[in-house]
Amino acid sequence: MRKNKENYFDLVYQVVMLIPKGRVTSYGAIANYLGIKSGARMVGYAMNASHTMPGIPAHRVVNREGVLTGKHHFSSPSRMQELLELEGIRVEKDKILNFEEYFWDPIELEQEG
DNA sequence: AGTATGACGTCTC
DNA sequence: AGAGACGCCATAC
Repeated sequence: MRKNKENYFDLVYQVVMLIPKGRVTSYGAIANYLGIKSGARMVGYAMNASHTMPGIPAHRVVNREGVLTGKHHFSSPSRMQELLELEGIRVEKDKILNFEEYFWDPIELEQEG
């Protein structure tokens, strides 16, 4: 609320909040959807600031490998994994099993897939 | 005001 | 095919 920086962060929030329950996506997918292929870093960084907005399921966002890279940024290092498991997603060693199966891409919104 | 770094991903050697 | 460097934009010091 300090600034209306809806340049990037808010954009990411909009997409992340649209992630269906029981599904996950990657930073690159969001970045790609926003039009910035190389901005995956910013997507992850935006999540860091996600605490500025409520309802941001950052636990549904993982890297392209399906690894919970940002789990350490949660209230607890295992918090992220637990949240995913609560949605039916199995995680092992901070890595999502059947990642491609749970993988969700914002582009599907336009593809109406 | 400038430098360094970050929850990533792709290109290049 | 494996390893290293770069790019993206913003925050922090």
